[in-house]
Amino acid sequence: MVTIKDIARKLNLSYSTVSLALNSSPLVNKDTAKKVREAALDIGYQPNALARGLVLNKSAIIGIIVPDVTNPFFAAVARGAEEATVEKGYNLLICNTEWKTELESCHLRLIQEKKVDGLILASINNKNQVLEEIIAQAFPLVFISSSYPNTDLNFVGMDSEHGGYLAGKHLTELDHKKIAFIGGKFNSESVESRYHGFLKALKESNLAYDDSPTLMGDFSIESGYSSALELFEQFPRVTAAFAADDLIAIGILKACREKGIKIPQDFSIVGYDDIFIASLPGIELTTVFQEKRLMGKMAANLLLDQLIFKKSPKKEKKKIILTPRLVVRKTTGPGPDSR
Amino acid sequence: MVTIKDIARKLNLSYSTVSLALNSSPLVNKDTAKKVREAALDIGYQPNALARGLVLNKSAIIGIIVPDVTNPFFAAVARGAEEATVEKGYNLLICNTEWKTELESCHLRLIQEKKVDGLILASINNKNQVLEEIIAQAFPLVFISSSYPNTDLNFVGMDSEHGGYLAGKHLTELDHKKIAFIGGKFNSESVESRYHGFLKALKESNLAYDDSPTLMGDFSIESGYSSALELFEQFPRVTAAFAADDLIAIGILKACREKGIKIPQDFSIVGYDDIFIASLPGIELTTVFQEKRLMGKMAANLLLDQLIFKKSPKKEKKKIILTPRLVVRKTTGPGPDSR
DNA sequence: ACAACAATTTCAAACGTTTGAAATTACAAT
DNA sequence: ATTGTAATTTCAAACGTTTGAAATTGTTGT
Repeated sequence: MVTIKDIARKLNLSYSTVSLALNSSPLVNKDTAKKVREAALDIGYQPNALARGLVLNKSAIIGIIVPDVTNPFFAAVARGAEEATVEKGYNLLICNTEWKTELESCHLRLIQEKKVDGLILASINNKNQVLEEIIAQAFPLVFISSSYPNTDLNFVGMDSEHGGYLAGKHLTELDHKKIAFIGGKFNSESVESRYHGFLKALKESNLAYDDSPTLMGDFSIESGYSSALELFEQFPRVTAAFAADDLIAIGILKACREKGIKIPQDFSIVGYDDIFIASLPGIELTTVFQEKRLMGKMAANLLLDQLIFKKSPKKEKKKIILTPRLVVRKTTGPGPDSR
Repeated sequence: MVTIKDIARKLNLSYSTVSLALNSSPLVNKDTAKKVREAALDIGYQPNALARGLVLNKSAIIGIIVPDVTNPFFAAVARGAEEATVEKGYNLLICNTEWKTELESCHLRLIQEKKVDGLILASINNKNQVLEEIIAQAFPLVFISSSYPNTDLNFVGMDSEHGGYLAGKHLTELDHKKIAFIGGKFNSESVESRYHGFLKALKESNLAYDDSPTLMGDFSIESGYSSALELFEQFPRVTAAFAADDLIAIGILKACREKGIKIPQDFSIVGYDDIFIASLPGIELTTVFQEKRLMGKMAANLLLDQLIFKKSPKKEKKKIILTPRLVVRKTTGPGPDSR
């Protein structure tokens, strides 16, 4: 391995000078600096980030924890985050929790040992001992998409309650009277808010809670599919559903197709996230749009800003909340009474 | 930061002993070892991977370079890789190249400085100076999905030529006579092989090359869409298309829907990869199945095996090649002569 | 010729581990 | 008591950087 000392030896300089030169310190003579850079290139020098990290106590790596990159929503978020990190010379370490608190803890541990400089958490919100510890020690964190209960923390997300409201309103305006909510069972702030917004819209058109059955599964197509089957079985009079995310919505769509339920004539569906699949021909889901990639990017930038200017002890955490919007496509239509 | 020395101080031991104990060396007395572990837990010791990495010259991080995690194919590959890496206490650093050689080089540099222990490359195959260097210095690498030209390297992928052949055969067996190939413009071994396999099938049914126009774009829905429009314009007699990946196929699907071209009655499409979208209601793409997640997992395991048993200088590189299979869904039907 | 000062370079310690070699301790065999 | 040996612990160097303090060199004004 070729090190700073090799350059020093070759040029008959101390390695301090070489180090200084490579970091373009104003202290070192321009000519020497140039010579050093040339020599470095010449003998193929590559800085050792481990050594540098050890003394500077940072790794130039930031971590992101998501439930599953295979889910287009999180893929987009991660992509945005990576985009922002590389721009600043950082790298992105990615972890999948599979929605399991246990795996989340495990990753949190591992990743902290790796001395990542900060962490983006797009993850579940169960109580997590390890996470509590990390918060307690004021480790640089930003929560994304779903915030963490009652704490003053960095957060970038979208107004979930409003999103849920938009979905509910859309459905009630179409004159649906019995509307189901099909959610994920996880204790996630963002999903709960979506649900509350949704209920708010129902109340505004004087629909009682009993008119909207709630089924809980997870955030997958399969879960949406089986929830839908259960729904049709148990609540045949329901005419519309609001799904906690697009994958669930697609699962419902699948169930409808299979059961010969016509969409949107017989049944309306609105999803959440507007993953790219939602706009595909044959899917064309009505859904609530979220800025996935942008959220990832903003989260990373927020983190990096705090890391880079960490000298100023501005401890105030930031919350960035964007506004979602409804995208009406082809899975919603008028309710039974208005046709 | 609490270090090994703090434990040593507390227990009145040398820090060698502590280090040994924490690495469960058989040298140290069982009782002391236990005490050390307890103390470590007690004062919340966390090993510093940077320091360890510096002396051991490894980081317990492996890198993966993909064009775009947002593409479900690569998301699945990355997921598989991550699964395998965490199992062994490693972490996964992810980089997106956006299909650009320049970005690939940049990442390659950055990631090497980070001292990742190995690298999985699911990337483009243009000539890349930096990559050549890395190969030259025998850095632990495994290519995935698409191999690198004429070199003896680790590789895990699927038999692309056979995959292409399956697609072509399917279409010719359905009696299509004019079949287009819609590919990505990138010099990727795997795509070229798919094309060759496809041509082989055509030749077997005595179709000339001229009967199969070839359009090149990139591997996206948008590109598939515009290629399809161009195809319909320029080669109206074509009755089927083989797309280099599912996203392209979906783009073609979209163009057909828009143009009122009935599928599979008027036009047949076969995709490649079998990303999860391919099986969705309303899409139901006939496609060539690839083991995405498994490939990622195998690639990571191959790499890790070589890293962990690197003492034995077995320099022989491995090639793992799986066999793809055709999944017939609803986007292919009989050609015009047989209906 | 020398002081004063600036520009440039070097020294040496530090970051937190690991590990071969050396030292210490304990204990059994003589 | 002495030796030999095994078990356990400690020493000290090393990994490749960065950086405050000290040292050296060069320049200018007197």
